Amino acid sequence: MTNSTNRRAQRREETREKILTAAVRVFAELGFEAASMGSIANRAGLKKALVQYHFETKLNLWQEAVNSLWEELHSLENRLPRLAEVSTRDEEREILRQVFRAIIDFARSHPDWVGIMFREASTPGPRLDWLVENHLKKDIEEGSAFIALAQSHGLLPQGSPLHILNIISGALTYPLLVSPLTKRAAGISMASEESLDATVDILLNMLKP
Amino acid sequence: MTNSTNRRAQRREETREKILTAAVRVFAELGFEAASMGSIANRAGLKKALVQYHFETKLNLWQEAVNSLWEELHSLENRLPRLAEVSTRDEEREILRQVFRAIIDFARSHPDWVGIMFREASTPGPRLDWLVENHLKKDIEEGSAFIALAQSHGLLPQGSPLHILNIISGALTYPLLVSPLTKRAAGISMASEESLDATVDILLNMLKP
DNA sequence: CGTTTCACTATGCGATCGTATTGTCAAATT
DNA sequence: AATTTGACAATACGATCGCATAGTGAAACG
Repeated sequence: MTNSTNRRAQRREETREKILTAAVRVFAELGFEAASMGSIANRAGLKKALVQYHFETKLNLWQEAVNSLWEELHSLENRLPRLAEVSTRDEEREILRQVFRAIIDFARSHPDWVGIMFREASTPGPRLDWLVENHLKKDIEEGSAFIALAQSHGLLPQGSPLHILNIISGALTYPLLVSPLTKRAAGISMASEESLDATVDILLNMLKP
Repeated sequence: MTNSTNRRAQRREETREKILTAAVRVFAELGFEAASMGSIANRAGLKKALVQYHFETKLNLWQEAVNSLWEELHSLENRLPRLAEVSTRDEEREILRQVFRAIIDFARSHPDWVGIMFREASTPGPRLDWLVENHLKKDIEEGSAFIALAQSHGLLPQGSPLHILNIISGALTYPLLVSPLTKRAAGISMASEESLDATVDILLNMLKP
């Protein structure tokens, strides 16, 4: 592979990434059906035909965009504090706080992930099937395992880990999801540092000590 | 007004309601942009032009559909157990359980409301502005007031009622929102009676006694 | 009974959708 | 230097979008 071979390949990769970045944003904001190839091309500052050249169909573009998004984020669990390495109850509670912070920080710094995730998760169909098979199944399994571990440490009550995962995800993610509403109705920005702190604090205070 | 005058008015009202019912469903499932006048007409078993005849524009149809939905549901608070009339701590905790059940039952039996609500609440724009001004502002105020009341009874921790409202709404609503995902990934139906019970139980068990 | 009203249909407009085809021109290969 | 490759653009296809206009026919009215 000469230097010149790379020149074209590099340019190709650059535009592909431009398109994928724009696609992730638009899909997250509008959902699959409402997002259009043209709007994605405009967002990337490119021509519609070029998008179709690099990613043949809209569905394929969506899949590749989702793949690149998951690849970029890798996995939330990797950043989770290690629950197994603590012992005393006080330390465990501090770990729980850090876990909540990690989840909520993740949701705030990756609104595209939240957008695509919850839009597809709430509508049955082939895209959800694909998403589950290729990404979410593993994520859910890891999340459930983490919950089970926290349960074994007495940090969370008994019950299906999947249910608890949903409850905690909802308690921490939903406020960010509807933050445009909160902003409009009460003038409060849920993505602000104070609001994030407040949300974690409140949730911790609600839990048994 | 004779009997015959009513015949036409009644038929008019019948088709209008058919259209509104279909519109609520389609808007909730697909969101505003992805929903089309044609698909709504098809869902109602009518012609597209007839939809346009009764509700001139798509935006107007959406607004009237939302109005009819809110009108049908009236208000969640009306069905909430009266928190102010209890005294002992045990009774209060039972009230809290009933409140949670009321919220989660509401979300389950009105998926259209949840769908429209969370789709619009997560995207800034003129429709969210309209929704806030005409319905959600009042709903949020009533919900916050209820949280504040629960706080004064020592049932919920201190902190912004709005934050707590979001946390509780998320914890109870999110599991139903992503139930298609849970169904696909784990084969569990979150809308089942057992799952609802489990969700409420877990959330209550997580709270301080 | 003749006339008016009105719920509803047929048809078509321009715009945009996803997709396909063909052309262009610089870079890479031989 | 001649030739092939490939990133990208121009253009067009049929379908569907929201919306507008001109009817049609039965119910309501005088």
